[in-house]
Amino acid sequence: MLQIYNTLTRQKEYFRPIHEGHAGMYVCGPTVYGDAHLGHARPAITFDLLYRYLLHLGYKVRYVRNITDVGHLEHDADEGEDKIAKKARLEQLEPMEVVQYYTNRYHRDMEALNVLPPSIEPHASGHIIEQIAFVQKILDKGYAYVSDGSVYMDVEKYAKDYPYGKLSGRNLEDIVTDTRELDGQSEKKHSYDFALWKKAAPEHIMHWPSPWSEGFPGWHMECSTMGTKYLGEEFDIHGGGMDLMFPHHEAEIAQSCAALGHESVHYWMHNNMITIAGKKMGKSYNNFITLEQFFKGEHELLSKPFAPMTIRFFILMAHYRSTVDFSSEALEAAEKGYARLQEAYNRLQKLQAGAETSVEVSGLREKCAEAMDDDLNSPIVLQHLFDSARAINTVYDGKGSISAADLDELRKVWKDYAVDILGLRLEEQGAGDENRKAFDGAVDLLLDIRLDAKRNKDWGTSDRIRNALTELGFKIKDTKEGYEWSL
RNA sequence: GGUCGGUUGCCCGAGUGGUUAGGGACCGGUCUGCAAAACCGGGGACAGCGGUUCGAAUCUGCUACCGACCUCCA
Repeated sequence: MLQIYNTLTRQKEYFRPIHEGHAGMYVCGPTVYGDAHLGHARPAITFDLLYRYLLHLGYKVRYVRNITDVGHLEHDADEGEDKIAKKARLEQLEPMEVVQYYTNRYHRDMEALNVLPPSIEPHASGHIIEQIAFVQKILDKGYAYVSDGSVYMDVEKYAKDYPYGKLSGRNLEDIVTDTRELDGQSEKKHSYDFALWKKAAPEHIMHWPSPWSEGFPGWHMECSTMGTKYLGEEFDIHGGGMDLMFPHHEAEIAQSCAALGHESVHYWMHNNMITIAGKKMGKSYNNFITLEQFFKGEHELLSKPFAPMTIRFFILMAHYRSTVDFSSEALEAAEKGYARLQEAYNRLQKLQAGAETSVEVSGLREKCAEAMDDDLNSPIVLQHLFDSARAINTVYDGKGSISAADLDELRKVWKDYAVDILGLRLEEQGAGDENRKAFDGAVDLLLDIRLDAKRNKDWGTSDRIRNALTELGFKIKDTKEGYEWSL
């Protein structure tokens, strides 16, 4: 039975859905004012893994991942400028043009990483009316106040009735003493009050009418609003990066409790950060590498381009709650490991069944299930797949055998866990369109000629063909029967 | 400063009381015209100092170092 680590309780809990057979999950998506980097790949892949596993377990899943296209402010909640608007002005584009541009590119990168699209991908800008209604509810309940056209959460009042800070393990006193004094907070009662609605400054391009002012929603509003709109006032899982725990998710809890009188989320899940030389990779650290740069190898820290599946595999090699430290060396190791898995998968499809099974293949499905049930332990699943790869290679080498029933099961387990759950694109090699068939045939022909040359001990011709193909990027392997090749 | 987390072999990275993690690199062997791949075997690790225990990488205390959040952030 699936256990997931709930940040709320700081322990692993059995997943018990609110509605039998259904699972609702909400994940904080990207702010679309820049290209996706490795850090965006982490939550996308982590929660893709969860989504895929829930589907595998037979749940009907509604997966909501938002697009943040309004409301995140440049510097602080009071003086900042809407990020999207700023970028738009700089580039002389319509705000929605910027949003569309980066959304398209985000989708392209996610598709490359084999991240399944969510069931619903709501835009904050498309839910202004709902957000205004949500703010109004909080006002009606008396947990917010209007000040100069903006609406703020009355955190002090809220904290008297609800435990504020429970998710991130803070209490109000800590927050009081630790919150930096910022300029221009005069319109807030307390520094820790956060904006639910902000009056737009004249230079703002993106703003909407509301009962309080022409403005835009506070940056935590969209998740509370859209999460409950599409998943219900209570739903199962909310995910996101650890850096969002405070204040973003804490504020979400406060907003939901204030408006609805109860919490919305049963399981809070947080993926850890990606580091680069031990430091967090992030937009504001100027040390981030975009996914496109990875795919093209265009960054000084990268020794070469890395395929999307290498990135995915690299991220799955570590547990989602651990930090994972990036280096070109680590990625190269991942690349080789992935190739080994790919090779084993290809061979698995070609294996011939024997009378009995002499290699250790039993219990693979159970072991993989056990690992996934244990808070999505993808590294352990990979460990089992590698163990299985050894068995496959043994049989492939003719040093062992496998029965028809075991072979069939093995193929199914690999399909289920490696392809469907881990989301590795192992089976899309050389799928047969006409061009590809002709191409394969041509390469086979060359290697047949080489084989003849070898039989005639014409090493010159033999090596010439192998070297030339290797030069072009082919990998040639001699086997007892003849040869194998791959690109 | 407050809160939380981490420190595992050459590198990445699992593991929570006793049993081989796994991957990459490296070394040796088998195979091979050579090579590659594959297979077999190998060495090496649990930050430091105490404590609990028959037994600790795993529990506990202290120390050192690193990081995250507290401010936009995945």
